Amino acid sequence: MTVRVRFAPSPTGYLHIGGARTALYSYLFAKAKGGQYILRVEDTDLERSKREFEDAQIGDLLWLGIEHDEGPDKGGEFGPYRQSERMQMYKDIAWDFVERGLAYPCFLTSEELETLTEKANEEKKAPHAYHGKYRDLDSAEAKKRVDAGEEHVIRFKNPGKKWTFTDLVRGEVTFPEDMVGDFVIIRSNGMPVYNFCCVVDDHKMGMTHVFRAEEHLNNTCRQLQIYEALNATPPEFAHVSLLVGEDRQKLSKRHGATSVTQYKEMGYLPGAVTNYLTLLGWSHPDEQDIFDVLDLGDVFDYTRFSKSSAMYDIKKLNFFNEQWLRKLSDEEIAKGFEGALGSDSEFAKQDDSWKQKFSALMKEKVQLFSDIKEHMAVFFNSAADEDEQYKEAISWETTPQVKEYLASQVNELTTEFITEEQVGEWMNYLKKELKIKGKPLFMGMRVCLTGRAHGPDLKTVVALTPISIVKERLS
RNA sequence: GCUCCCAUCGUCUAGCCUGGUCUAGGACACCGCCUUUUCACGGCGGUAACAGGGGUUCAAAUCCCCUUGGGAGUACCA
Repeated sequence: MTVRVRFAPSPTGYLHIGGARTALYSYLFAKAKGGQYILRVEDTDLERSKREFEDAQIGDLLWLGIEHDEGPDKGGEFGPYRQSERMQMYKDIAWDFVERGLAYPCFLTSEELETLTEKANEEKKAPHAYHGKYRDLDSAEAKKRVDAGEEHVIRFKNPGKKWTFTDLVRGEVTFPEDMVGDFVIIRSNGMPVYNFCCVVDDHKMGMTHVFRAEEHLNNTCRQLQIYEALNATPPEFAHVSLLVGEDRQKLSKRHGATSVTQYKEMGYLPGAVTNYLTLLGWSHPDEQDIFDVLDLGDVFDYTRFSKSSAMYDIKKLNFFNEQWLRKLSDEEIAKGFEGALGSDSEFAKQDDSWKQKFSALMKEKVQLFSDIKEHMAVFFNSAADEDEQYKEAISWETTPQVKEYLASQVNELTTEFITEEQVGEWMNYLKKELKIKGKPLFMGMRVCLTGRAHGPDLKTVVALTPISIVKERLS
């Protein structure tokens, strides 16, 4: 049987970093087994679902390199892949359940429900204790009320037995009889509910494995019941550990940037993001940490998931991004820098050979492309950065000599840039003729030429700085 | 409250299934040294963990139980 795994986001917002990880695991597993990875859109929440979010999520998934074999945007033999387009099927199945005595219409109003829940709470019973008021209503009577247009939901009749299944990451999990009550499968507005249509679709779409976050673990109890009513064999479940924030709570917006879109916009490399995300809850058998997850092949499997939740740590993500950045060519780095700096930046105005040299020099200095912003002043700002070390160097008695000599040399030049060789010659002159050496020589030249005590390799920096800037610094 | 899940350095984790090779390995972060006559990169080194208590066993991070702690769910959201 060929493996089929799906990722089923609901388009109520941008793709969450945790969702991306589940998608990644699903995709990686499908590919490891030579199976298919399917994208299904769960848009049964009418108020919150938006097509623009669906488009954005698909875009982000593709950006990460997670390409689906079937989905709403490309079809497939198990379509449609948007739940809003499968409504009739859910309704038919729900009413079939009703006819088979597995489900029933329920006429509880929301006010009644509230009172009942309160009552259950007071009596320290499960909140769902009284949800079954209409479970034994005569079916003909129920039908009559439904036909008369009375508002109703359809509830699934909990058969009242223990449920056990073997989770791929957690092992055997058992739920007690009264874990859930008679739960709603069709809302009063006619829309099916997650636990129902998810199962219908996973079954109809031939899913063999389901990867989802641990928060869904308890839902499996309800879902198992639906599978049974469907006479279907449930897929294998893998409930992956949760991603949490610094406070150990489920990762959410208040923890900072949690959508893939944000990372894309901040200039993170998709390979770095997937690399880091994969390692939050899964480990490489060879204890490798920097690798392209898309090249994992059959190395990826579900035996190496960790069961405990993982704290999302942006510092480590940044480290991964840094490692991935280092592997890029100078051209690619240049493109990234330009993206971060903008097309009207000083960087963008330079020619290709300058950009490449600059990129080769600066790529070791950044974790993110956007970090380059902090380094631009060395090249384009004529004003000095007067920190302690700068002040010290500028006060050395030899520094005025250095500056005077450098100024005389630079002012003679009519080129746009100084060459590395010229800087070398000046250095030699200062050393031989003026007998300046050691720190006063090197640091002296640096502060005069670059206006600051720190920076990348002196000759290279100077050769990349517009001569007009250098002249201003020496004036 | 009830149900379910989880528990190794501050963090991500290896090891656990198939007890001994674990004075617990790697990575991030942090600190120090070297390198760089700056900064960074890099190299080397360091601090730092088996939640607690009982068993089982010649032997337990590894198996069992309890306690404690954390998390998730408990919806006509997904």
